[in-house]
Amino acid sequence: MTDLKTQHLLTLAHILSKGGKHNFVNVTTTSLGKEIGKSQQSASLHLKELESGGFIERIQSGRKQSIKITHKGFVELSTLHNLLSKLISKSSNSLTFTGTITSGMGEGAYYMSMKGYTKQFKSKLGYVPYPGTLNVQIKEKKFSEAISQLSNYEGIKINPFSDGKRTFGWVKCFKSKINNKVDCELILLERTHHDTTIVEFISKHNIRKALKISGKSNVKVKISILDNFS
Amino acid sequence: MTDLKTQHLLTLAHILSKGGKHNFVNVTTTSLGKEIGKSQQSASLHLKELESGGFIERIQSGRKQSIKITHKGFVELSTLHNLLSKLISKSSNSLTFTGTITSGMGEGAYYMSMKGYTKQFKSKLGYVPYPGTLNVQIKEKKFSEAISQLSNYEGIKINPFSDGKRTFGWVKCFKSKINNKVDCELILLERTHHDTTIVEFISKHNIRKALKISGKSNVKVKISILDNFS
DNA sequence: ATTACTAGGCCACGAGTAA
DNA sequence: TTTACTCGTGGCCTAGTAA
Repeated sequence: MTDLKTQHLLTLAHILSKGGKHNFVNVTTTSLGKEIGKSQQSASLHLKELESGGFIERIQSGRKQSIKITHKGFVELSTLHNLLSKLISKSSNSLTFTGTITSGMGEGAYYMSMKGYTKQFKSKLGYVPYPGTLNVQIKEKKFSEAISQLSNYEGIKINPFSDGKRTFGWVKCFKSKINNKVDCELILLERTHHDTTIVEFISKHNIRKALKISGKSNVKVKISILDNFS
Repeated sequence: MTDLKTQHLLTLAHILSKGGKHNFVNVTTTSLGKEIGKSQQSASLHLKELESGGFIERIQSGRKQSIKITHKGFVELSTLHNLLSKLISKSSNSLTFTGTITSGMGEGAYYMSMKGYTKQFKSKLGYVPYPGTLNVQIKEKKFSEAISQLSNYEGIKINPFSDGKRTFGWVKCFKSKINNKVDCELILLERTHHDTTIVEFISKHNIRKALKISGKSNVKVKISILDNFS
């Protein structure tokens, strides 16, 4: 038996969507072609090859035809579906990298202590952060590149607010763990989400103290990322 | 932005299986080619096109490269997964057809009263069938063709047995409803699963009486089919 | 070892058209 | 109207090869 060609995949899926799992459905090659974004001729060929491959069954009477997916054809779609299910559910939802703690104060440190933010931290993270942020410098390009893609994910969103004079941008928080020991949140600021060679963390505790380190130590960070398709 | 070409689908899925959702992973075009069943050159081209389409991100240092799926690339796979999920879960699991009740006794009628079968009917269907079977003749080819594919599904399996002299084949039962009114089971017999222009039903009740019909009446039958991938 | 260029074969596709 | 043939173009693929 021949294998299902990938170009026939959409066609087969479309027949299923027409209800052709157990019953014969009427499909014209013209309409099918339009629906799969191909020509009538291609649709005709697809059906012919799907039939000879044993993925569909056809009944032709005159110039009309009825089509039904075979068990084999359905199993083929199911197999692909199961493959994707496993890949998507089992793919790690964390990003791990190494970096060095930098001594300089983070840009966000001052802002993160503002009441407009701390109120939200308390309700959304469950704590008011220890004053000041921990900065970690990323040396390897592959890590900073990976982090720059974090902005595509929602994380825990802290909303912008205004103090009457100016507005302060949103903050996205990503649950993290440093050295497998200290819980904290990586923060992405609306203002400065361009440079990702330095990342900033907030925590309930003084992270340096909790880690029992000082100066420019290397740390390993694991970030949890949840998909909530923005 | 360009669309994901279907021939790149497997390649993208494979990168995800390597763990490239959030972290950069090392992949050589040679190994990737082997794994997707294509040449090294094709793998190289796939990566190039996936990159220019914005589905993956690459970091090349010298002759080595690291790859990561972008958010866009992951969404693409998720979208396909969701499409298949909907199709598979929402596709009707029933087969509906029309036919005519035939007066002749079914082939299976005698056998279905044997204790080796009735014991199993009692435990697996919850009842001992009314003696005799109802035969329905299928006139339209598309219906008989559809029914012939039923044998690919498991249904409720009644095991073969022996009375010491000979063995009696398995029977597959499919939960059915006639005229939207009477519950019964379509039976497929191991001996005679070739001719599908006449199908046979068993029921707890006398189906003719329950339907209040006699002679050669037309009936509408709905068969429920469960997938339990044999 | 690696990536990726070029050349050429093959196949998928669509236009035209027959039945 | 329908399906599906033939044929020409374009694109996917592999072999060979450069870097």
